[in-house]
Amino acid sequence: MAAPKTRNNRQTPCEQCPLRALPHFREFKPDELEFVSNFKTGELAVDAGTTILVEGSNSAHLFTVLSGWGFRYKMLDDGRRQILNYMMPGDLIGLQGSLMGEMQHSVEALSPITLCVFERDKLGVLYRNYPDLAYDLTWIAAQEERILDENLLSIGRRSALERAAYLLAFLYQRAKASNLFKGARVSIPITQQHVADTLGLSIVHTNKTLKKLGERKLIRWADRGCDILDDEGLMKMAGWEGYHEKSRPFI
Amino acid sequence: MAAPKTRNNRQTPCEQCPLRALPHFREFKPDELEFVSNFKTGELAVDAGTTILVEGSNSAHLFTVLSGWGFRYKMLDDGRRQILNYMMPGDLIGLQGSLMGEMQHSVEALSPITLCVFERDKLGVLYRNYPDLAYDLTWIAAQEERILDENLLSIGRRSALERAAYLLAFLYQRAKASNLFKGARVSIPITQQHVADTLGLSIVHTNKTLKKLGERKLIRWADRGCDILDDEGLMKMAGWEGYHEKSRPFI
DNA sequence: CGCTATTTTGACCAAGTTCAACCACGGTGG
DNA sequence: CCACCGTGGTTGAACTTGGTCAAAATAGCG
Repeated sequence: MAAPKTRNNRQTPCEQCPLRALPHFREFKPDELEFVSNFKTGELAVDAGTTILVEGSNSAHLFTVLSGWGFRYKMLDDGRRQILNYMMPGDLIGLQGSLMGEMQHSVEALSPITLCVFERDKLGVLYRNYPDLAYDLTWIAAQEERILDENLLSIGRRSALERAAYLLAFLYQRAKASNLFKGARVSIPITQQHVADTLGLSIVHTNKTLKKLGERKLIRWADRGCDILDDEGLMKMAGWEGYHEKSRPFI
Repeated sequence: MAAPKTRNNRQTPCEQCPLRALPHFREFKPDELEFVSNFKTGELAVDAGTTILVEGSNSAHLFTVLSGWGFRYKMLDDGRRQILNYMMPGDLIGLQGSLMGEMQHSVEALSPITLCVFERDKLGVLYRNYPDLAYDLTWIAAQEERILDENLLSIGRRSALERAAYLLAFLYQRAKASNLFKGARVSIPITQQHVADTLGLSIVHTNKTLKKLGERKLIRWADRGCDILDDEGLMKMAGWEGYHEKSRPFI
C-alpha cells in the first residue's frame, strides 16, 4: 500500500529536532523551546514537484523545512519563470506572506520534503514574549536579503559560466552546512531547467555552460542532479569569497 | 561661507518628523515615539556621490533616510557594479550590518541626503520592550526581500525594454509614496550609468533602450534625471501590476 | 517495450556588448 | 570672453554571447 502524499499529523517533537543537534544551528533556551514546540501545529510531508505555496494566495502558513529541498520562484504572465532561491533544512518559508498577507512568490518541493507547520496567529505572542526569537526572525529575513543581493549581482553582472559556478558552489556550501550530504554522495537534486530558470538563461545555453564546467572537472552532471567535484575551483571561477557563517538561528 | 559637507548635530526632533505626517507611514504610539526619539542620536547630511556605507566594513551604523535619494550596490573585483535597490525617505539603511556584523554591500548618496542616525546598541532594548517596533523591523526586512524578488525576476527574465520600464515605474511609484515629488516636477535623479548598473545592461544599450521609451512618450530623459510621462504605460510594457501598499511602518 | 522527461547537439539568429567617435553643457582658469 | 576639461549623453559598426529552432540521444518507469 502506497503512503499518502501528504500527512498532517505531528511527528517529530521539537525537543528531539534533528536540526537542533547540528553545530550549524543555534541552541534554544528552555522556555523558547517550549514555546516553539507549542507554536508548531504539525508536519507536512509532500512529494517532489508539489506546490507548497502559490503566488497571489492569502492563506499563507508559516513553515520551517525539516528535511528535503524546495525552491521559491515567480512567474511572468507568459510563463517565463525566475527561481529566486532554494530552501533547505532550517529555512523558513512563508514569512513574507505571514507578515504582509498575500504571497508574492510560489514555493515548490524539489525533492520529497517535510515541513514543520506553525500557527501564524501566534506570531504576536512570539514578538511580545520572546524577543530573542523575534530578533532571530529579523535576522533570518536579513540573511535571505543578503542571499538575494548576491544573486542579483550574479545575474546582473556575471557571465553565464561565472553564474553557473557561483550557483553550484553556493548550493553546495549551504547544503553541506545543513547536513544534506549524509553519505559520500554529494549531489544537488535539480534539473538543468532549474539551473536555467535560476540563472536567467535558456536551457540550451545552460546545458552548454554546464558541459564546460564538466570538462574542467569542476562538476559532474548526474541524472537529475549535480555532483560537485571541486567547490574551490567553482568559487574561484565565480570570483566568490564563499559563505561564512558560524551559527545561525532557526525556528 | 560654504556649508560644511557633513553635520552631525541633532536637528529634526522625531516628534516633528515630517515623514510621520505622511499618510503613507504608520503612526507611532506615544511610548514608541519616545523610545525612537531617544534611539536617534543625531543626523547626518551628505552630498550627492558620498559613500555612506562600505562593503566589508564593520562599523555599521543604522540609519533612516529623512530626505533625499541613495542606492545600495555590490561590486565584483574587476569593477563590475550591480545596483541592488534605491533608498528614499523612510527607508532603513544598515540593518543587515547591524544584525550580522560586516556589511556585504555599499550605500551611496544619489542626491544630497539627510539621515537619522540610530544607536545600534539599543536594538536589544527595542526587541525586549517594543514588540511592535520589532515586528516592524522584520516587516521592513521582508518588504526589502519582496522588492529584491521582483528585481531578480526583472533582470533574469525580462527583456531590456521591459526591465527599463519596470525600473522606472517602480521608482516613480515608490518616490511618489514618499512624497518626493513636491512640486510639479516629477524627476528621478539618476544617470544612465545607474540605470545600466541596475538593469545589468551596458550603458550603450541602456541609452538606446531609454530612447525607445522616450519615442513612445513614456518618459523624457532630462539632464541627470528622468521624467515619468506615463507610468501606466510603463507598467503595461513591463507586465507589472504595480506596487500596492496602504500604510507602512518606519523607524 | 513504449512513454515521457531530460539532456545533448548543431545550425542559425537576435539581443546586447564593445569600440570608437562625437556632441552638449557647465564649470574654471587665464 | 574664450579655451579647456570633465561628465554625461548619443550614435554607428563590428562583434559576441546567448537565444531559438529542430532533432536526436538517453534514461527512468510502468
